[in-house]
Amino acid sequence: MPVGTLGSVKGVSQDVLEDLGVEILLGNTYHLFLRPGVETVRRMGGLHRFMSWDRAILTDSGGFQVFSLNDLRKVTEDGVAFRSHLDGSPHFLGPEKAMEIQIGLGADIVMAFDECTEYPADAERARASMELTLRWAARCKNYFREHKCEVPWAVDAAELRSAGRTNASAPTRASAMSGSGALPRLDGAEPRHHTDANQALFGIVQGGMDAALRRESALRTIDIGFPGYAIGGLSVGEPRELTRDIVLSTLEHLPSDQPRYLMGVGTPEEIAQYAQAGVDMMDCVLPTRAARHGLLFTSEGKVSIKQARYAQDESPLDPACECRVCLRYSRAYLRHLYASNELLAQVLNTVHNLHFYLATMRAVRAWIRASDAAG
RNA sequence: GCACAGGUGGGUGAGUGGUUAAAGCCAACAGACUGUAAAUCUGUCCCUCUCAGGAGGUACGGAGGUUCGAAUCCUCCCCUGUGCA
Repeated sequence: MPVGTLGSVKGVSQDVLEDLGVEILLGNTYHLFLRPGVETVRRMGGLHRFMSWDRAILTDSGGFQVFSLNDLRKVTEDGVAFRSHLDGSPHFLGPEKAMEIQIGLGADIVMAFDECTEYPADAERARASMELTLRWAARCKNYFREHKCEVPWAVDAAELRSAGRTNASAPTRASAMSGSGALPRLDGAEPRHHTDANQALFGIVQGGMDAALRRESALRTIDIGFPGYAIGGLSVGEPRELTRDIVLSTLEHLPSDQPRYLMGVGTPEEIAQYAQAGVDMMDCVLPTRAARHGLLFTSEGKVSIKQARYAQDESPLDPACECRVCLRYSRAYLRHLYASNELLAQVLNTVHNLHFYLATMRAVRAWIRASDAAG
């Protein structure tokens, strides 16, 4: 899942994402809550319609932001009081509030509000954090059960149109439920993707870097019961081998017939490895951020396109890649765009990295299918 | 020709007697980036050695000079900009 924190995958437009074959995007509760605010998104017909994306969206709960905005927050039993990184204004996010926001955004998959345990954390701290996440998970589930949307993009499109977009009243669920379930697009085009699945809430496993705690967290989260489970609290500064150990051991305790989502990971090598190990979903800012910083992932390894050695390199970025960037442009041109600070550098680099990640996942799926077929 | 202003490391530009191999910014070069406060951040950036802590050399238009000590003060010269002839 490419990460589109603010309702946009930095550097690429929705039609490019569609062409790349992206099936699901990640959005972020914390950021969208601060700007433009849930009410605006609701009035614009939900996040799908607002950003004109008719494929799936998963919203992260804000738990990670609360963790990374460390010095601006205060955690209590009920949630987190924090200050906006934008203007310093005080806000509160807790299990119920995080659910309310995500339901309002209308994502297909919403994440429980968790506490992302920092690294390193001692045994006592890791347990306390895990227990808090478990209590919050139960509260999230209770609130969600009573308030979730039956159809993620619950919009009365006709009502929005007749009222004029800017004056549209709050959307209702009725017409979307009675219709195809798909979101009518502003441009009148047929939606490329359709689902009538209900909005789903996933639980998140924590437990720090302790295998026993992870196991306990997994079992107790399963006891609460969710349609999918995430492994959170990783990629927070720990050594990569430790990440792998925790992922592999935690995975064993999660039901293999439900989606298993590893949050915030990883490099192409890592996502391939984890997918083979049974992880179904992953998200990571690495492909998009690294692209904007001139780091490109290729079949021959990492390429730092800003390096002087590529100044007159006529060859494509990755000879084995079939993305439109590799088919059309030379390394020399990509380096020039980057060095010249051209916006196009970020666009092209992002397109390539996303393509590479998606191609990696397709290859892994093919491999898994083949090995399943082989028994 | 006269009168002002000014010449600093690849560029720009601080510095007007010692703590200055010379701030900051840019360029250049390298590195980092993993549920996005990230078009961000870090390092190197005169030359030569190095036991990696340092050692030596050269340097603020040029040449002299004053001084224990000069990018900084003085003299002459060269060059640039602006104004007046």
